[in-house]
Amino acid sequence: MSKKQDIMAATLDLIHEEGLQSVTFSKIFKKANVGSGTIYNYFSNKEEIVNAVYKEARMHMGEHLLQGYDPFASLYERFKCLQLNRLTFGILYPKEFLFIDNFSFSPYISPELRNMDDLHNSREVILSLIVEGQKQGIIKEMDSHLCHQLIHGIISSILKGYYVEKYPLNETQIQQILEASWKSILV
Amino acid sequence: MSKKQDIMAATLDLIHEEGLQSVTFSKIFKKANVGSGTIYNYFSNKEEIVNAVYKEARMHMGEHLLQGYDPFASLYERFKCLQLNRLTFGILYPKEFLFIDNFSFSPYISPELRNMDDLHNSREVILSLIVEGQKQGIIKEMDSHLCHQLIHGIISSILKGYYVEKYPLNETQIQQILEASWKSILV
Amino acid sequence: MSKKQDIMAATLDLIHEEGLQSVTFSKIFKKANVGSGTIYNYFSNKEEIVNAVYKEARMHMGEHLLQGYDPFASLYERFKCLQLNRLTFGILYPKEFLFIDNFSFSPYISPELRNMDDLHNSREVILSLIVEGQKQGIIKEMDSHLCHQLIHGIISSILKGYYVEKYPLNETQIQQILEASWKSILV
Amino acid sequence: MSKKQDIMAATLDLIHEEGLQSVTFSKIFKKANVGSGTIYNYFSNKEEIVNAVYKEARMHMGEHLLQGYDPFASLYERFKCLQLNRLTFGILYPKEFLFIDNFSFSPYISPELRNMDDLHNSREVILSLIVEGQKQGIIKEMDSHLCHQLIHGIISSILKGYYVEKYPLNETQIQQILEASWKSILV
DNA sequence: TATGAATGAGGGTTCATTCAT
DNA sequence: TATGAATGAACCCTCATTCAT
Repeated sequence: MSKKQDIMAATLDLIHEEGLQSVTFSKIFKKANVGSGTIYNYFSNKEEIVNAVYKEARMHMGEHLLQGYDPFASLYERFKCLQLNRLTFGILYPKEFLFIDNFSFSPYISPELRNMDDLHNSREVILSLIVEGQKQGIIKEMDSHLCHQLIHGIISSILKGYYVEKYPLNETQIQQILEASWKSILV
Repeated sequence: MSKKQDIMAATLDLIHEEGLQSVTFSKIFKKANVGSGTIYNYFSNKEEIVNAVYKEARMHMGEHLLQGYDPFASLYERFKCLQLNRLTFGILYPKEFLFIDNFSFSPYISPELRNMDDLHNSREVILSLIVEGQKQGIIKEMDSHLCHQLIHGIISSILKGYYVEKYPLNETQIQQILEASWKSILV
Repeated sequence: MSKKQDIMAATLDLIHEEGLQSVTFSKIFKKANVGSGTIYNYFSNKEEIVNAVYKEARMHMGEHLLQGYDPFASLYERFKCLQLNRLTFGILYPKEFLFIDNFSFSPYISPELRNMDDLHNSREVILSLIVEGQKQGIIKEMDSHLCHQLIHGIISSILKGYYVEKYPLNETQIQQILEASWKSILV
Repeated sequence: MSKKQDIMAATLDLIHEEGLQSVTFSKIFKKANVGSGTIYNYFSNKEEIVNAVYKEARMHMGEHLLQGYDPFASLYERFKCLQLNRLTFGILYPKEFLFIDNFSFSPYISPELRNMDDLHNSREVILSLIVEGQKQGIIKEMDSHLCHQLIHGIISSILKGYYVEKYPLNETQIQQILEASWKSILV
C-alpha cells in the first residue's frame, strides 16, 4: 500500500474511533507509520486529507450501490436491490458509512463535495426510479428528493442503531427493513 | 440570562455554525461575552460543557415530544402526535436537533449520556405504543427498538434534507411524511 | 520592566548577536524569560516584533539626534551637533544603530516603516540645514538627499569599522570624522 | 552554466529579493531548477552556500576595483579610479554589492571570510595610496583604516540611497561624489 | 463571582538533510 | 552525478487552563 493510502486509512480509522474533532496529525503519523513531514507530499493541510477520505468513501459507496443492479428488473426488484446495497454497504463498511453520514451535513465538508456525483451517478438512478414509480401510480406523488431522503434515511437510521448494538441485523430484520421502506412510499 | 446559560448558548451556536471540531474556548468566551476564567466556575473542561449542552438539548426535546399527547386517543392519533412533535421540534430548533442527532452516535458523547432518560421518558411512551400496536395486530411484528429507530430515522433524515434546502416542509409534505412513517410499520 | 519590553529587548539582543535570520521564538522566550504564548498577547507574529523593535530604535535615535541642537547656532555648529549626535548614538547604542542601519534597506522592513518620520522629524532638520547652507554658498550645490546620504553614510561606515575594532574612536578620531564630513560637502 | 553556478546564482537572487532570513533550500532548488539532493554534491549545508556566494562576490568586486588602475598616474587620478570603480561596481551589480555590504559586518559571515584578501589585494592598494598621500602632505594624518573606511563608506551609503531611488546617479552626481570623498580626506 | 494576563503542552507545518533509485 | 520521496527536529502558533487581582 502506498504512503498516501496509509495516511487516508489511518485518518478514517481515527475519525471512527475518536471523532473528527480529536483527530490530530501526530495520531495520524503514528497510526500510518509515516514521518510527520510525509503527509505534505500528498496533502497540503488537514482539511484536504479529510476531504480526500470523504471523496474516496463516497466513490466506494457509489460503486456498491449499483452492484447487481438490473435496469430491466421490476420496479420493486430494482428498489430492493438499491436499498439492500446501501444497507449491505453500511454493514460491511461501517467506518465509511458513518463518516459519510455524519459529515455530509456538517460544515466541515464543502458544499461542492457534499453534492459531488457518486460513481455511476447512483443518485440519478434512484431519483429516476422514484419518478418512474410515480408515473406508474405505484409510488405516492411527492417531491422526489423528499422521497429519496425518506428511504435513504430509513437505512441510515437503522444502521446507526445496529452500530450501537440496539438490535442485530440478520436476514429477518433486513427483509423487514426493505419492506418497511417500500411500503412507506407506496400510494 | 445567567453567565452559565450564556456560555451554553454560545457553545451550541458555535457547534452549529462551525462544527464541534472548530469550537474553541476563546470563541466561546467572545461569543458569550465572559472572561476566560469565568467558565471554570461552572465547568471543569470543554467536554463538560458539551455534555451539559447535550443534556439540556435532550431535556428540551423530551418536553416537546409529549406536547399535547393524549394517552387516551387512538393508536394512530398518538403515533401522529409523537412524530409530528419530533418533526416540529426539528423545524423550530434546528441547532438543538442537529446537535443531538450528530452526537448521539459519536464517540464524543458518553454512552450513559446517550442512553439518558428523556424528560417524562418519551422513549418509553413510544416503545410501549409500538408494542401495543403489535399486540393489536396493527403494527408489524419486529424488534421494537428496530421499529422505533425506523420511524425516528425517517424524521431525522427528512429534517437534514430540509436544513440543506433540498425541499420545503409545509403542510402537504408534513402529512406525507407522517403517513409514510405510519405505513412503513403497518402489517 | 513589562513583559512587552522584555520581549523587545531580548529580540534586539538576539538580532545583534546572531543576526535576524537566526532569531527564533524559542530563543526569544528563553532570553526574555516569558512563556511561549505570552508573546501573542502583545504581537501577532514574529514580523510584528521586529517591526516594533525597529520602530522603537528609530524613535530612540530620533530623540538623540536633536539633543542639544540650537537652531540659532552657526551653520557649522549645527552641522557638527547633528553629526556628533549620530556618532554618539552609534557608540552608546551599537545594537540599535546596527539594527537600524542593516534593516533600513532590507526587504524585511516595510517601506512605510523605513520612511517613517523620526521623532521631532530630525530628517527634515538636516535637509533644511543643507538647503540653507547651499543658499548661503557654503555647501556645494547637489541633490539634498544625496548630500544627506553622503554625510549620514560617513558616520555609518565609520561606526561599523569601529564595531569590528578596526580602530578606536576617541576625541581625536571623532574630530577628524566631523571635519571630514563637513569638508566633503563644502563648495 | 554548471549546476553549482545555478545554485549560487539562485541563492544570490533570493537573498536580494527576500533577505537572507527567508532563503530556504526549497526556494533555491526551485529557482535553480535542480533536485533537492543535488546541492549536497557541492555544499554540505546552507552556510557553506552563503559563504561561497560571498566569496565569489568579493572576488568579482576585487577584479572590478582595480580595472584600469594605473600605478603611475597621479595620486588624485588613482584615488578617483578606485572610487569610481567601486561606485560603478555597485551600479552594475547591485545584488553582489548589497550582499557584500550587508553581510560583511554580520555575525553570519565568519571573521576569516570578512578579512579575506580581495583578488589582487585591492585593499592593500588603497591603504598604501592613503599612506603615500599622507607622506606627501596631501591627505590628512589619521588612522589609515579609518580613512579607508571613510571613503569606502561614502560610496556604500550613496549606493544604498540610489537603490531605493532616493536620487538618480548620472555623470553629474558621480563627479560630485568623487569630489566629496576626495575633499573629505584632504588636509 | 468575574476577570484576563500568563503559561506551556501540543497543535499543524516547514525545512534541511538522507538515501534508494 | 542527479534526483525527489521520506524523514523528524524544530519551527511558529493555538489553546485549554491557572492564578493573582
